[in-house]
Amino acid sequence: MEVLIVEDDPLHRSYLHDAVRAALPECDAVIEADNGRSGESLARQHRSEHIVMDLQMAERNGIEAARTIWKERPNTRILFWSNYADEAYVRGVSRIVPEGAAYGYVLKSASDNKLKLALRSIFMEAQCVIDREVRGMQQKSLGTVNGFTDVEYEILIDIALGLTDRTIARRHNLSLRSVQNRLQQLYEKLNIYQRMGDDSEEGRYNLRSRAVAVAVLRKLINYSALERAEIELNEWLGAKP
Amino acid sequence: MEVLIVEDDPLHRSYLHDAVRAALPECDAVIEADNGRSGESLARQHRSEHIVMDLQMAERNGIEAARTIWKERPNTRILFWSNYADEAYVRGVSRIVPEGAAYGYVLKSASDNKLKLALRSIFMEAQCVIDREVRGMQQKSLGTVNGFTDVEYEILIDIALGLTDRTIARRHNLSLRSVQNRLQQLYEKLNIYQRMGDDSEEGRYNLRSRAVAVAVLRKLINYSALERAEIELNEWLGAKP
DNA sequence: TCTTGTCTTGCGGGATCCCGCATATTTTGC
DNA sequence: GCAAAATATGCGGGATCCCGCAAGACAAGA
Repeated sequence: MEVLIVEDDPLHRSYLHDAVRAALPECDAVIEADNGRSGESLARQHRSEHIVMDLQMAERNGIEAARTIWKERPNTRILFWSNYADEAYVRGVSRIVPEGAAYGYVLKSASDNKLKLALRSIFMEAQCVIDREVRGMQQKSLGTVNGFTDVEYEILIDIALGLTDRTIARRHNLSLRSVQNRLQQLYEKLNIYQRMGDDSEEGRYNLRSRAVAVAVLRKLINYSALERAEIELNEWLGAKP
Repeated sequence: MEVLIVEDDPLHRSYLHDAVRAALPECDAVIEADNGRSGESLARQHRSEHIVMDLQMAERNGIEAARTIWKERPNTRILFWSNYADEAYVRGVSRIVPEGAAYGYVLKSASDNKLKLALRSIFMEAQCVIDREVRGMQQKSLGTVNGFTDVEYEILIDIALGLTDRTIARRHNLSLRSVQNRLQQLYEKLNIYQRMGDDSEEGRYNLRSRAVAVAVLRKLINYSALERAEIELNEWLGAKP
């Protein structure tokens, strides 16, 4: 059995290495990559079936790397090991995990033991392991209570990219008015309609920009989500005509 | 001599500890804090004069912590040790460093040697040490060529927060038209005016939102910058009437 | 002093955005 | 299969945004 580690911080990488060695005596070889790109090519080269991957890396982030790896070999088992449980990351991961694949999401702040347990569960038992806090995130985001529909999230991304209503409409094959409906819906959920100082009459925000701002502050959007969205936008722009 | 380490990642914290011990034999005591808030109180309590500080921490980020520490004792020497050289961070730091204070900015990807050299230079010689890449960032941002004026950066933050033109005008005591002038200026510098697909007629972005998007993608804005800006906005809102 | 350049302000107009109201169309639940 | 609920669409209008044009304010420099 062979494990591939993709992590750009040397300290964390060697820590992971030790943890893998300790948790998986049946593991013969540990390979390391220090960014997403080399992670992809090492995975392809070794036909890796067990990967531990950091999410935020400078060169090429973990979600992108995981996506191409899973596209080639959907049975690969990947444990994501990340600093944060931003909704943007959680959504990004759960959007790309293939049907029935075993994967995990563990925070770096978790204890040694938790990490080792997760390693065994995923790689040996093919069982999904999602950190408590991340799980909470998922439920909150996918649950209907305070969460956001895929549709709402989609349009949030679109305005975050700076698209006009008309462009969004064409991108999703909708009418202009429908786009604006969804926007209203989004503003409502993000609670944008509050006045700034509740004092005088004047005090509204620019709804569109404000929505993006609070989405960022609530970590519904982060840099890597925007980066991916921008790439997808460009693909669509290229394929349209 | 006593050194205070403020860093929320245990691995990095112990690495820093070792580095300080090795680089500064004249250091009797090393204190550690694992987030900005406790960092502040420890600094106050010990009247720390030598601090190594991470920038992105979950509880309370390094810039905020440094600001309050410097407000109380402007002669404190602080070495910022960060993963990234985002322009948002660099600007954030250089906005709060007091006149004549010795400080440093070293990337976590730097070599052991660089870190130790920086520690000695700042703490022993009271000399500023800025990482090459960060320095490059500074020049690019402060230089007139491709860089952004404080005025332009200011209005960028304002629209990123979701303010309306009118509110921005009142916040900076400007006329509506002047605000819009500055916006045009900003759009120009961010190169927003390109069409999306250069094919057909239709293809403009929503300039305002797009500006924020490319600013994020270019790392002129990041989460922590927006967070600080939001706090300042609320202070202004509270103090206005 | 006069010029030149930068910054500010006002006016006006076209484009876009936000949204209430009314009407299809689709989905959901029973 | 049908009613209820959500979703999509069209129309119209008020508010905001984007910006060209032009006139004043102010500082730097020849």
